[in-house]
Amino acid sequence: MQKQQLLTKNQKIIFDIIEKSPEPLKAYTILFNVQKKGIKAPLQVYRALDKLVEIGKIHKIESRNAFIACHNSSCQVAKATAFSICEICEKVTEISSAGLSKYLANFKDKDGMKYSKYNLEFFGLCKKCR
Amino acid sequence: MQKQQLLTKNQKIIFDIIEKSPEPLKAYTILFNVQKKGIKAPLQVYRALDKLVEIGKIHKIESRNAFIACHNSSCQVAKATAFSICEICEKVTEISSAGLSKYLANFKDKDGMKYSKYNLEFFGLCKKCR
DNA sequence: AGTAAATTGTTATAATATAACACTATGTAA
DNA sequence: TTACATAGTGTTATATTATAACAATTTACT
Repeated sequence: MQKQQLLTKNQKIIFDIIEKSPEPLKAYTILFNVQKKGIKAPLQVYRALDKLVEIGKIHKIESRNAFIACHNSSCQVAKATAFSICEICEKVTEISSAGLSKYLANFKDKDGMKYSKYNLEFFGLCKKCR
Repeated sequence: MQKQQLLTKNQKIIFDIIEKSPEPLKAYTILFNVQKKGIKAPLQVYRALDKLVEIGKIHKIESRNAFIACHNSSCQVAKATAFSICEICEKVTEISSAGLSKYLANFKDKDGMKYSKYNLEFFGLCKKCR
């Protein structure tokens, strides 16, 4: 929880709005929402996003170009991420399954190669949408 | 192999260039490379790409906004995809592991929910790059 | 031939993301 | 406390990725 203190002004503003959002936010949605706080340009947003992703406070949902706060306390760095995405309502949930992360962290390809990092996105219908 | 016959002119042009490429191609790279064949506008490329993804002839590498031909004969539909990506040379390889696909196809989240579709991207360094 | 569905061609524009440069703040080490 | 390195900021411009809208054409099927 010390990490929060290390955020700079812009990073904190961007992180706060993402953390409060029930759904992943897109960069320009964030921009529009923080213009009243003095953040005027896309780059200011993207730079904060890059940093936040780097330190694992948020994750990028690649298939949606959107950002979500990390809800997995064990995930300090954006190294191993898994999400479920509802194809109707677009609800995104971070999956934290010890079994899954163990399986993937230990996965070796045909050449016996192991990977340090992965991102997994599951698609389907959430409870409400089926 | 019948599927190839079903491709339309544009789809075939786009697919051919992707299939021949040793690396994933971006939409505008494709566009520049097919302009001599009469494809002039981004939409012509994106429409073909959409269709090719839909029928599973190609896959989109979400983290790279690039497209690669499917090299997995069993994967007729773009439902279950896994790739390894080298963070230095950007080499992308489609992973076909029966174990992995079985594990993911059967994965259930905390609510017992199963997912019909997934995309997994592993990151690391390829043999040549380490 | 008639018709529905898919595909195409085209122009314009939206949405996502980075380059480049000058400046400011912060930490740290002499 | 000055010097220096590193990271962050503000700004303008631009690059990259992707879709809207509409008319015309092709295709498969009856």
